Amino acid sequence: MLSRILFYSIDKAIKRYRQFAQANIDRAGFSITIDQWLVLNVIQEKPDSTQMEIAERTFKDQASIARIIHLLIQQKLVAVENHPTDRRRSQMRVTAEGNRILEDVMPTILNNRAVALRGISEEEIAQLQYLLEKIFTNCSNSKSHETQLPNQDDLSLQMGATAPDAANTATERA
Amino acid sequence: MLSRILFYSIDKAIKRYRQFAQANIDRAGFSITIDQWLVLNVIQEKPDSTQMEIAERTFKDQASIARIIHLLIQQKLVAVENHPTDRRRSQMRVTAEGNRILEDVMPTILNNRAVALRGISEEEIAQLQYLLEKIFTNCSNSKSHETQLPNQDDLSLQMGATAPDAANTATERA
DNA sequence: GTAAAGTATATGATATATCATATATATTCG
DNA sequence: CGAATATATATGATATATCATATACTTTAC
Repeated sequence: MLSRILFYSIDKAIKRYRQFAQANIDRAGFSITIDQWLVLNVIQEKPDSTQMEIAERTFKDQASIARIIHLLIQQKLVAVENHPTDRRRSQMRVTAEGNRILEDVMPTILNNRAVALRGISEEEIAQLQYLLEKIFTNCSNSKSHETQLPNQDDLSLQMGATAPDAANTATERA
Repeated sequence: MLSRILFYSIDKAIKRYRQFAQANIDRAGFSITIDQWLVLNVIQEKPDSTQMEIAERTFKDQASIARIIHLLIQQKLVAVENHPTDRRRSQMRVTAEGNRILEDVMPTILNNRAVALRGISEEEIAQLQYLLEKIFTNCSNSKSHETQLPNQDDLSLQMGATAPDAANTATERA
């Protein structure tokens, strides 16, 4: 059963949370997506960020950021001018309208998080984050494989799976 | 900082896992997405599922399932005939090719999961799932709000947050 | 200073997510 | 039976994710 597989549980939880959070934002009368709000937030904090920097901070990719920024500009939540030192870029600025929506939506966001985490202790949250970080690390700098470590179950704990890069067990196909 | 907010940690971990898992599938020479593989799997298990049932099992929605099935049919991993009892539906069947790819990809999938979870104990996985399930429940059957429960922190544990539906604190806007 | 390399952004193509709705068919109920 | 209701699927519209690549500009190396 899929629900026994951790990654489906993760997927399921984050999907439900996003659905829940977006629905509450919609219901409160805001016409902004969570992702747009998130990017707007980063622009407010560091208006001189490059798209790559925003992408890294938000765990998105540059192409998505480009399109989200485009929408934010359309909605007049962000304004652009010439960048003073780099003509490839634009100098971004959150508009008054943008600042207003950031401020107005914040209580809903905070409330969403609080409701979603109800009954979960600080320690449990820390534990969750620790484990999620470990999964992240395990999936980084690795190409999977090493089908079975020769009997050293938990040794890679601090190493983030930077083990050798043996060939995959799966049959090759086009 | 975003990394301190649990939901970004969840998002980050699952995104990285998906990226990692898909890259390994690609690298092994398969031309199928994880989502397609997942749906194909469900069809194999229960070929008579409706799209809604598949959606529920995979935590996707019916429209996505419809489009994924369309692609699976295009790729000839699934074949359809008339449904014997319900003319709104089609009788699906995983083709030989479909069965082959399911079988061939499985080792890669299992390996992906194993690598991603390296250094994480059974107990920790269970704990993770328990907490994710709690988040899921908290976000279900609830419209957020109840900005602060009047001092009964963990009482809603078994209830899935079905508390009264007070007005949101955020200012109303179009 | 110029060529090469690197960086920033935009965009096409495709896959998925989501919502709303259209269409067809089934089921229920008077 | 026939109308109302429910269900199954498809699809349009939009947002996001991802990869690849094009374009413009900057920096580096010579």
